[in-house]
Amino acid sequence: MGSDRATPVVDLESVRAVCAGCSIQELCLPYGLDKDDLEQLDRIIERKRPLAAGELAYAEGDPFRALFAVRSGVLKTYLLEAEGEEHITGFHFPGELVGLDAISGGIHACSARALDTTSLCEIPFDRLDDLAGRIGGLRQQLFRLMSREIHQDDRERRNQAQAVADPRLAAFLLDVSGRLSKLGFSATTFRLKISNRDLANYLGLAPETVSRLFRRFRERGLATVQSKEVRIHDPERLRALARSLEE
Amino acid sequence: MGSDRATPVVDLESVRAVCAGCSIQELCLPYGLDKDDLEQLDRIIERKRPLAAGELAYAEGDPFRALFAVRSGVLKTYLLEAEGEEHITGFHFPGELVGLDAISGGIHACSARALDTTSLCEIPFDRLDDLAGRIGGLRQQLFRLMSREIHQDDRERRNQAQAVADPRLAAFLLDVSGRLSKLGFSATTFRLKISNRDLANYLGLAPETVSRLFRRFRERGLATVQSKEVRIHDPERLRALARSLEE
DNA sequence: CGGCGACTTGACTTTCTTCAATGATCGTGG
DNA sequence: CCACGATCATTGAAGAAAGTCAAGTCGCCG
Repeated sequence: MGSDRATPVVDLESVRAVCAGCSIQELCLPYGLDKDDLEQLDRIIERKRPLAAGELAYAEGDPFRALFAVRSGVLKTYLLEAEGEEHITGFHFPGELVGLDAISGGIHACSARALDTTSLCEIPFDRLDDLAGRIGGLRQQLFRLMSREIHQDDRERRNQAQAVADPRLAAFLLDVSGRLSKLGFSATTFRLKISNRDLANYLGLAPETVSRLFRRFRERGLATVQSKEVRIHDPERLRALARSLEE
Repeated sequence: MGSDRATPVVDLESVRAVCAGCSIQELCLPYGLDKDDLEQLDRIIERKRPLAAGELAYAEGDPFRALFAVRSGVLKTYLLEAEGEEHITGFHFPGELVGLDAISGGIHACSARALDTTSLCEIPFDRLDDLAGRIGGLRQQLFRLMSREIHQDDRERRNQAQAVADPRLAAFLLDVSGRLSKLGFSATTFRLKISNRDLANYLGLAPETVSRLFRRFRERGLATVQSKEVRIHDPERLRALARSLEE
């Protein structure tokens, strides 16, 4: 697994990519901006070459200079424990902003690594802040995105606080399903490039437990998860399970 | 336990309270503002009569109009489950902003209840947003506070993901200790107006387990917790325990 | 094709939960 | 001010659940 940083090499093709043509602009920073404002935002955004699976977007401790928007792919963010263990704090899909946790401290509070080929938009924060002062719509969207992050963290905490493991995994699958369907993907069949180990880490379970849970889900006809391919067969019962309303 | 909402009655005495004279302004929104800007912020802030223990600051589903800064006391925020159960998402001490999770949805995503006599500053969000457009320092501090919230949520998730219970409780005590000492209180002896049940709820444990953990902490000379009075005797070993470095 | 890592499966141990009963605390109303 | 009721905290015993350890299987990349 490569530990090398994303190099600032610019892909000439993608330089011309603009928010206006981006399929996820409605879920991202540009939401609600008119043409002029969008152009101003566009000008400060740097689009790098895609990261390969395993590459770092940034590392814990790096000076904070920019936020990153996921354009395609998946990212995991994680804290490093005393013994060098990772502790995964989240998985991030297109339209999501990462690096928000670094604003307050001035250095990145976690590391971000691509789990798949992943394209990012880099948004220098000082310039974004400046724009946010002048463009009310942008400022408000930034507030909304940060607020959404806080709200989702709270909801995820609720799931994690469940003592029993089934609802946690069920809630996770539904969460991902919902996020992906907002992007236009199928809510019932998708590819999840997250290893069993990473998933277990994120959910606070042993990898063996996650494996056993997937088997139970399959036996009960709730969902099939085989080699990263997820098929949700019974969203309703899965939802019930996520709320601990089912045995 | 009163379920009534905080009435908008204004305490004449506290109307004249201003950020400039507030002991926690360095931890709150005013941080870094000069006199003029501070005055502008001051003018939009409404200081209500203190909430009694058990009173609601706002309820899940209420339309979002304002953020609240805790000036004194403690607040708990919680989500309501399907069966009417609370799920506590956080405890909030002076200098902390609550309601941030409501910006994105336009309605409060959780409820906030006072656990003790609690004074709040109410900050109408549309006016705050307006000011944030004109005062760079205010905007940046708001970004910082939201960022800190996101970062702390991530760190709390790390604790919760611990399968074993001791480190979770140890981490919680240290977290509170740190937050209170920043306010000028003792880091080793403090009053924690949080019920055993609420604490267990927050940590995702059974109340009985929390009780047993406190007994073990006492037997091992780590900390004493009796009727809301917390005494941390051995911060170092508690820290080691929080990182699972101690048996 | 070989080897390495990730996933699966089983047996056993540890830990927390649950259930139940007792004891302490707090607020209230007499 | 005290007595009562209710809620909350503590403790014990039994059961359920996930963790750990270990071995075997699968799949992927070199």
